[in-house]
Amino acid sequence: MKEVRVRYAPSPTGHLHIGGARTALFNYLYAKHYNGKFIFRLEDTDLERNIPHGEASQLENLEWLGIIPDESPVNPGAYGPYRQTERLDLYRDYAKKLIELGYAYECYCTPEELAEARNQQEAAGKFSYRYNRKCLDLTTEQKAQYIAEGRKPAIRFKVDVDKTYTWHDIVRGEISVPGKDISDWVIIKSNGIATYNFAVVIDDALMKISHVFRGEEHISNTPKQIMIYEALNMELPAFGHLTLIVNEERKKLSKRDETIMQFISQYRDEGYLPEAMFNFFSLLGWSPEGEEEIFSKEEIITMFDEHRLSKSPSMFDRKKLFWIDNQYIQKEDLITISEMCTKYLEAELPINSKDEGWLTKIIALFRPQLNYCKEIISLVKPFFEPFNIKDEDLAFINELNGKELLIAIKDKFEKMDDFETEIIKSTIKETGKELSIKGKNLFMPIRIAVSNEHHGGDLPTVLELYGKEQVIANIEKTIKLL
RNA sequence: GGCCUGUUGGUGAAGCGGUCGAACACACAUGCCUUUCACGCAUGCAUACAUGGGUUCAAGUCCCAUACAGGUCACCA
Repeated sequence: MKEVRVRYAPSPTGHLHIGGARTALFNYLYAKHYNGKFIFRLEDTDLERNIPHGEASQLENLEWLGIIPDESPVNPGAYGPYRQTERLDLYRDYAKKLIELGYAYECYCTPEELAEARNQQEAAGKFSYRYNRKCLDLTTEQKAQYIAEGRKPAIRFKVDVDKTYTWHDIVRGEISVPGKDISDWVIIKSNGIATYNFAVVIDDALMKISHVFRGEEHISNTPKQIMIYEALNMELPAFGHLTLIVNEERKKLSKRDETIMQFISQYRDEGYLPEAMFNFFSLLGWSPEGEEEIFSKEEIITMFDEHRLSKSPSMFDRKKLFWIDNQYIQKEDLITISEMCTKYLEAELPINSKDEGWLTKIIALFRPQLNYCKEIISLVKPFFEPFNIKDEDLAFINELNGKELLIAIKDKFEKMDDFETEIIKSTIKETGKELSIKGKNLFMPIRIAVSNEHHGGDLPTVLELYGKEQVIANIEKTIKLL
């Protein structure tokens, strides 16, 4: 069997976003499943839209996710260069060849003329524009005349209107588009730079790309690309068009959408684990056989089957991401999680007043409920807030007849030397027994009095973390207000 | 508007003509556990195959139409 070579080819116009990451991921999975190569190529022919560090940023975020290219601009293989702007001459050579073969022709129309033609067609009630082929049969004299006027030609591909372009899409089955629906399109712009649809084909062919998985928006580009392969007598890759990702309102994910975080770097900043993201993305438009949903990267690679790629749009389900990331946070070793969480805490809270043991304990306490590491901040924050109990909570404590309990427990706490979880626990137990209070009635008043919160983790541990002094002070304040 | 797609419960998603009286997961609810919080476990949940026609002994599964949603129609990628 032919070597599997797939690629992810972003344009460096922004950072890696969700859609790109997912496309890259499926290409990567396919490559690794079939022991092939995953290639990273830069499509940077639109000079104006390129942003500085776009390439590095794409690569970095990809690698963070665990998607490591076998060949890339910074780690070239035998098929370089891997940036389109470094391959410009190549495209020109092939374009020239297409002209010689009669598949393409020079077009001297100016943008103004084209706009004019388009307006006319629109005025005539046509929605889709077709180039009028004004330059199709230019004589050498006419060309010379245009050049004398200072015009620079673009090169257009001459579409065979009698042909139908058909391919078997790996995810969608057979798709065909008649040539008559496609206008003669530009392959080389008048500035001498190849257009995307032309450059991809040359690159994919020369880089021996065997399979192309990309977004659904490329379906309509595919016939154009097929024309080039056929004209140049190059071997066609197999195509597979992935579904779009939609947001929780079922709308296509546009880069401006603010309902969900768009960029991988944002997830990284919020402390999601890369393995969890990898797992989550693999489930966006694909499903494994069987009933499990949590898998390691290696397991996903082994199980990956392109025939199980979905045809209908996949929704970015934030809650599911929470759940998956939470699962990975439990699996990851505590030290790693501690380090990540500590980083967030240091940035937001005055935790240097606490020792390392305190930190480890509090992180271990909250780990089971963490959806992503940055969440630790809101969980730990109450420990640093000044005492501030709400009236309704005071009323609630009264309702539970908590005053007597608080007085008793404060007294016991004061007498304790070693303010430690196990002892605190037995003290609470003992007090409960003496006053015959149990369950919620026993724990809630203490919790609210000390932390002013209804939630927060195992109470004895929480109390230890507050420390004896603070606990007693807060209970005292509460009693006074009751 | 042309062309190209898609449409299964609140959400993701299985399902490739009979085993579908439709899995599984998330969410939600209830119960158990821990005298609290959370985790975990168990159970339940929803009157889900867009609509209408075919084809067939048999259709979520094939065909056609309609509706809705999306993609695309550039000297952007």
